[in-house]
Amino acid sequence: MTNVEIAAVLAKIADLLEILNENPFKVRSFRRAVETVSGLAEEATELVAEGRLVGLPGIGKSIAEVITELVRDGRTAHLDDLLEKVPESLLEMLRVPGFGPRKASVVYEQLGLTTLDELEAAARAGQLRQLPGFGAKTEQKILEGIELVRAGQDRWLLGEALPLAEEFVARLRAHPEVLAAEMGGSTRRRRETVGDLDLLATSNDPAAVCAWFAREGGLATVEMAGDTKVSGRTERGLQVDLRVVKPESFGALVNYFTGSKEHNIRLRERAQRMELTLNEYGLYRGIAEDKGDQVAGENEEGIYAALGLPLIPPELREDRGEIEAAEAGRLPHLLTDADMRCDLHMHTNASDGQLPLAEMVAAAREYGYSHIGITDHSASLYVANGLDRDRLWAEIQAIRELNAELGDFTVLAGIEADILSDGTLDIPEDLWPELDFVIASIHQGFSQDADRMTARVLKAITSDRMDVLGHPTGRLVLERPPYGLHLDDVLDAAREHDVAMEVSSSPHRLDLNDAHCRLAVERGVKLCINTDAHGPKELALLRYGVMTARRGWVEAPSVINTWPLPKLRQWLGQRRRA
DNA sequence: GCCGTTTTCGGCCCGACTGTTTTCAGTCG
Repeated sequence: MTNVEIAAVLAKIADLLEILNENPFKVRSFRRAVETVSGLAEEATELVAEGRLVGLPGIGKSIAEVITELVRDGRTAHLDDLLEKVPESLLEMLRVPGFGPRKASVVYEQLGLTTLDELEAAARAGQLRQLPGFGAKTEQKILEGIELVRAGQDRWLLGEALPLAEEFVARLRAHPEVLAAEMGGSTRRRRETVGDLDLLATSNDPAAVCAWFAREGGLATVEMAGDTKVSGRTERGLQVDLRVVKPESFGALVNYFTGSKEHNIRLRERAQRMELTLNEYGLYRGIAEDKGDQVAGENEEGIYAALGLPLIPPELREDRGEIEAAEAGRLPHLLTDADMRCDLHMHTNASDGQLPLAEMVAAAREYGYSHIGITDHSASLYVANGLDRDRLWAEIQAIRELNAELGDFTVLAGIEADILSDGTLDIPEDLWPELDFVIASIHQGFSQDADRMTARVLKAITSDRMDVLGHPTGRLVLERPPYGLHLDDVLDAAREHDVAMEVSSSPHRLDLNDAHCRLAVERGVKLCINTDAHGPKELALLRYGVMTARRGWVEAPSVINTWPLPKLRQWLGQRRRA
């Protein structure tokens, strides 16, 4: 059973416990475990085998037993018992905004409703308004909510949401009454998908800013426009919430809305132990009703400082050990965009790219790199017009000629070689010494089982003819799960043979993902962050790979793109001299 | 169910909004 499947079961248990009105702290425990398992880079199967489950954040004896059962039998008695009391189909109702576990419990107990369809029918028939705690308005909101669920637009790619958020923030900052503006939520934490945009601003006249934003802030529809809050949707239906507060609370607001929720809870618990209270308006002396003077709140640094912590970068705020690290002064010095000296994976129209070599190189040069790598597809990828031996040799020579003209900019001659079904690399033997580097990727035979897929990749790595494993897990965000691969084994081999793992920066890929980046670096494996650009516009996407690596606690030295060219050449040369 | 710089038992974050309500439960972030 995969970690994703285990996390789904734990989430299901949490939902069912909530519907059954169980102890809320028990529910919270399961939710915490969902986060922990989702963030695991290692397979839970391995942790179970080695007895390392207990002790992970939020995983005690009971939940460890549930996970062990799942790994061993593919099912758990805990879930089975709950499903005897509540039908599973009831859970789909929880996706309806404003419709939570208590209401689900009521419609099930009193009307016997078990599915979204039945809920919709009952709402249309006016049957819900007679239930306790329900009214005509609730009924109407439920119908609207079901519509949204059916439309299916609840998660957006970071690559779609972030540019929109940046535009909104820029527009806010340009307004004369706005003193400062920032984005919050999972967009600011750079999660790979986001549900909505949170925009935060400060002004001495919040009402004026809200009124202006509702009118001409760029929303297609406005659902609510108050003196401190505006919410609506963009043309494509993405939910946007703006909140505006006075300056003394801005840092607290940004901190609060940046989350994650679990990180916030940890901060508030910490505040409480220090006899302070943290809320979205500030950090105050005293606790609960006795809270007094504001200690901090104008900016985030001040809040963290008052809690005895350095500022924690938003990308790390997931309660994955960042508070402990901050406390111990061991926060990572995260990789930045400015550290990136090159992009080592891009295509020209020799294979399936848009531009000829010289134009693609010119486009990449605009990004201020000192060097880049050109990596067209290898011969076996017919659909992408992969290069056969003669065309590859021609490209290598063209790159050499180009370098002679370029002066202080260098183009490395690479290839994106297919890892064939039997694990051999699709590279003409006599041209391997002529290539500066090799990215090897899987493009076909996705359906092989995990053992075969792993054996295939291990054979490629141990051939010592490749430098980087391209988009290692093959997943597409929101579209396609990763192919089965025992990543632990792959990482071990990669360290031994000094092969880097690619972080493919396309918002559709982000492969490796954040948790895998963290595991790879912890295992001593190097990363290579690339765009895999097929045209000039995609060259701009490198920052998404950097964001993913930052979420994986990655520091610049682990990323070969940050090395000066001589160091990179030396590393690549070791394999070739061996 | 988890967890420990007062704890192996007794705590467990904080506030706003909404709708249904004459004082509050449910939902959300």
